[in-house]
Amino acid sequence: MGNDERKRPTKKMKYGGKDDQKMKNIQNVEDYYDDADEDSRDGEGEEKRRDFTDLELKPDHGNRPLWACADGKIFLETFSPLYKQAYDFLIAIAEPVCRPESMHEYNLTPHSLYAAVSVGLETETIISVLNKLSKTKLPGEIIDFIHASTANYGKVKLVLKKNRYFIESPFPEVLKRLLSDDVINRARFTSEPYYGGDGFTIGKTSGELEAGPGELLNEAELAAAAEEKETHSFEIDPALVENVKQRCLPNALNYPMLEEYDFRNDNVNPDLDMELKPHAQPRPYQEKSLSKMFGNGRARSGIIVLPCGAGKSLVGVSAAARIKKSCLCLATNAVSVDQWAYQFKLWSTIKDDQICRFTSDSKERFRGNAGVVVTTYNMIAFGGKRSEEAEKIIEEMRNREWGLLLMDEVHVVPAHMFRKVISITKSHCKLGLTATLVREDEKITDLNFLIGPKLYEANWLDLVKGGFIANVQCAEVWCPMTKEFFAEYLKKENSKKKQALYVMNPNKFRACEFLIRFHEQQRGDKIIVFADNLFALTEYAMKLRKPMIYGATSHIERTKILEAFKTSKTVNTVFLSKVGDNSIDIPEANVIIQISSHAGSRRQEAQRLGRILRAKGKLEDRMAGGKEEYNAFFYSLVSTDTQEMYYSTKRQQFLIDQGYSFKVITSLPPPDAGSSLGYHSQEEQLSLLGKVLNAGDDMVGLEQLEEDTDGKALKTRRSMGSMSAMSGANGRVYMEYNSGRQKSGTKSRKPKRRHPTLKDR
DNA sequence: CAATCCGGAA
DNA sequence: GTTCATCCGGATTG
Repeated sequence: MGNDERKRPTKKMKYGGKDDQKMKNIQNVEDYYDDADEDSRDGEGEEKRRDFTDLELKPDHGNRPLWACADGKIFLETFSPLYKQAYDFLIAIAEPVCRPESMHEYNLTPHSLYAAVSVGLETETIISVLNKLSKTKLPGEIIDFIHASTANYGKVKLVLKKNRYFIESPFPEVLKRLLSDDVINRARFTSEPYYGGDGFTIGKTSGELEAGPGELLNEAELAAAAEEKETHSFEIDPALVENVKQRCLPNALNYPMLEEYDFRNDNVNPDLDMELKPHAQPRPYQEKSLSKMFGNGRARSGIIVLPCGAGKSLVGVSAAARIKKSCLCLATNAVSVDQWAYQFKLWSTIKDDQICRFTSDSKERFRGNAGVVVTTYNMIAFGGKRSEEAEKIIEEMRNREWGLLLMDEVHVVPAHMFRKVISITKSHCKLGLTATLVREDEKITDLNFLIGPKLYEANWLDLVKGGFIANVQCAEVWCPMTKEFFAEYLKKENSKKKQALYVMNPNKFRACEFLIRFHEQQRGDKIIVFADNLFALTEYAMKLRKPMIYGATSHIERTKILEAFKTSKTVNTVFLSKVGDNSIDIPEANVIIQISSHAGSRRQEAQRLGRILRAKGKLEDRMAGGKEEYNAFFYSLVSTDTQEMYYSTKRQQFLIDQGYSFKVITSLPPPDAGSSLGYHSQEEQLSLLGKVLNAGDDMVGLEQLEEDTDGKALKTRRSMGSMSAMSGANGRVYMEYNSGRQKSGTKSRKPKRRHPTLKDR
């Protein structure tokens, strides 16, 4: 058997299909290895690490579920009886790379091992369990790597006491080594009085609590834990905490700091009276997330990854209810703030006057010493001038020690925003929640030191099998370009104009109309159509006479449309722009049609899929007749032979990695449905083409539009008006862009709202 | 006073 | 580098 043959399984997983993205991942991961193992950089090293001939296959390898390669790659057979245990273990020690149905691929990295150690696993446990599960004897390289990556872990802690930050360790020599680093030395507060010969403050701290995940601690153990141990510490500048943490990471000094909050022994911060209500029964994976966080009786900082619709808020509220100290909950927008406040009241016994919202139009304050504040990232990080009221509240928040900082949608917030938020607020424990821990800019590793390691990540397909989230059929619909559109597409240089052409491809429109009709009429489904491109959004929505929501749609109107979508039998489709990607909650929807999207954004794709993951019906209902049925549908409409094909492959990668497969549909609409759909005649198509080409050109400003008395502009207005009447949404669909407030004669005044197709000059 | 709009920010 | 969506605070209505 030649070399090529032997490495085939690896190559297949690694390079199969989606080359670019995969290569990128590999590149990043191997950057870590470069630190640990310089000579592995060249091609020959790579070949060696992929050569498995020396690995000794165990006699009972059939009963063991995984392969571990010398380069840190691990492959897991999902059909093994040991799958569940192996999955829980691997997710704790390694990064999942790709999780299709029968075989998962994972990577061991310094970060993932850091996460493993911080949830309480020890080096030797990691090695021995890995060895037990492995079909072969573990390669020496892996063992060395695990040793090297974990040797220094857990020796240094970051502790917050009375609004001051301390670096703490039982080993004074470790602190000395840290201080020999410039960054850390500069962060040290030297005003602090010196104690002892080494200049460190010596104090007492309670010992470690030893308890496995999920085990309850009894009184005896608590007493044992109270036994005091000597620690050494020095204080650092709160403003430089983040730099220090980063300096300690595996790719630098390699003494990653653990952040744990011994909340049971915190007598300084006042307790908050809140319990989970009896009906708040966490599901197994929610329980598991929490046990990773509270495994040793303290609260660990980190990130929990659960798909949308899987019940992240119960995890967040449960965490707050266990810590029972003041909690600051951050969300991305005002709607989420309301939802979180509602979730806290829904799942916990917290009193109404202990929970408050802090936004521009709601400045509540809690009574007593402790409470929960729900607000937006923006509100905390806001740099501009604040109202007097807001200033007071912010000042209060700055001075408070928060037991828990709960951060929703942790992936969407820019890293610099986190820095600001984290430096403004002092919290003992930070919990980040997210559905999609990917970012195209790959800055996601920043979260590792800004918040903490990933504590748990659920496998989407497992949740589907458990009936906790919907079973989604994903399909990519290939729409051939019409001759005329394609000819123009080839002519254009400008990628914006190219985009306009492939998004407005009449065949795509027809496929979209067909799908809407099919799902509305044949299955009685509720449909969301996503279009990133506002021109396409308005054109499609108007032509199909469906309500739409985009940025300029007022709050009132959004609520109206969504309410109609939820309750009315006649409104079954709604068009959404990017507004729909995050946090708009539409549990009723179970079909998504994408007509345009942000080039190559895996996160957007996953986020959109997430909109329809809320499980519809119980597992038993879905399994009726012995075979599992799809109860949700995700269509991505793509114009063939255009750039869109390339982007869509890229976009799907995240979902593919989660184990979803995309079916390709090539003949929509079916020929017999053809004539009843829009843009059937060539004449109509050409008129659309004209419109698209026109729209790309310099567009008229609204003022011109208002004063124009001829033709086109006014026609647009009229059609918008009539559209409103037909929307069925019981109200206007489009924001009126001029309600007649414009002062007569003041031509210089800007219009209040513009039609989205009208660009600013 | 509440509802809504606008500018600036990031 | 651009576009879109969002937020806050303050101004402007009725």
